[in-house]
Amino acid sequence: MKDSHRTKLSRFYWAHNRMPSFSEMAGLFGFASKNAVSKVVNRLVEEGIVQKDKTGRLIPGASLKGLAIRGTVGASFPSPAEEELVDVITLDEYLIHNHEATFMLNVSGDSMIDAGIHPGDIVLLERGKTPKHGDIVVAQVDHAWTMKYYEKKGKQVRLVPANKAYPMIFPKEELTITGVVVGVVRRYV
Amino acid sequence: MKDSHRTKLSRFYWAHNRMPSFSEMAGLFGFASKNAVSKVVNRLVEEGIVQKDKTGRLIPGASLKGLAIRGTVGASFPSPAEEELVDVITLDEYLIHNHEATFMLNVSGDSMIDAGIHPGDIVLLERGKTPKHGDIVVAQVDHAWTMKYYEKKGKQVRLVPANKAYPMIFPKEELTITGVVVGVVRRYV
DNA sequence: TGACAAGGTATACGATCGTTCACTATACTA
DNA sequence: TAGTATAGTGAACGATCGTATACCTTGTCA
Repeated sequence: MKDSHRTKLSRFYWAHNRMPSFSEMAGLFGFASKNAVSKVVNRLVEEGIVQKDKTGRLIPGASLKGLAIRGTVGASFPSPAEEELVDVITLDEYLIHNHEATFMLNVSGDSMIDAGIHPGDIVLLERGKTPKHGDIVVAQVDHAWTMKYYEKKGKQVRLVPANKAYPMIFPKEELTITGVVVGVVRRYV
Repeated sequence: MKDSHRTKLSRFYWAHNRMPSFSEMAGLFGFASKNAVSKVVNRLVEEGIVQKDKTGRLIPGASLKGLAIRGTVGASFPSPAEEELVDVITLDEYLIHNHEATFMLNVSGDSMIDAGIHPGDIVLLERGKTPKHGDIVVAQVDHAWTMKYYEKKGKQVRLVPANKAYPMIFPKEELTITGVVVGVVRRYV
């Protein structure tokens, strides 16, 4: 009941990719008057659930558009099974730094399996980023894409798989880096 | 130049979590008249970059709010290094099915490392989902959280780690399932 | 019992919304 | 060179926006 307004707002936001107008909220909440909505919204703003632009428009608060991190699991020391609210983040904010330069690739081989990148995963690549030693990159080798560790000692560059069954690559001439892997996501059906 | 309007819209959308009004777009695009904006928007709607609600409001098209999947990497057979556009998805849509019941936990141990879940990863949990045989779950054991495979043979339930260094768990009495792991995300700095 | 706060309705308000029409300037084409 | 799209300006339009005011219930508490 207390969460009801909040929940309805959340559902609307994710269904429509925008915040509802006051009239729409009246319908959502079951009010006949926009004034009732106005009072509810004021309370929600105070609670931080929604915010107002500098232009006065309604935008979702962090807890509406993000997901809560509620603790840590799997620590070798027994982590207290208490749900503290550590942070609220958006998957996009967390994984993507440069929207225009980022895209994704399906992963089908097991050449990076020792790095925890499995077949069926999706990797996020950022184009135009210069790789650092130890980064995972997708490079174009012999007209095909390969995902490897990018290692650089002095001027020597090599591409190292995270699976001993695959060979290293010492690029002879130019090396076309398609992108630097900035994230991995995996979905369990 | 051709992408300019699109890019500016994308930046605005991600910065403000809403679409700009026509007046704001006039400012964004450098127009003095809203009519110029109107013509541009009509074109963008035809191109599918933005859409209009049934209420006439502007919402981002798939390519604005989502990320493109541009192929497959790491196939054992050489996958052609051509960027086809396979799909456009949102990380939220891809990973989250039930917004209200989903939350995240940091991963700190290596007990699931053979399943490709590493320390530093973030797992997405869905609360209230009944686990199937083979699912990864977070359960409450001795006042601490553990992440394990959930295996069920007949009526026998056991929790199996994906790391031989850790023991199995055969819950004696009741087993408190905090949530079923529905996704994993990892960020490379 | 009376006072008062909380929560809702109804209505009116100026501001802004997106659309439209008439017009101008530029550039391309026959 | 004349003709015609293309792209933009400027002003006006009704509709909807979010806000504000006045009023009407309730339930609570002294």
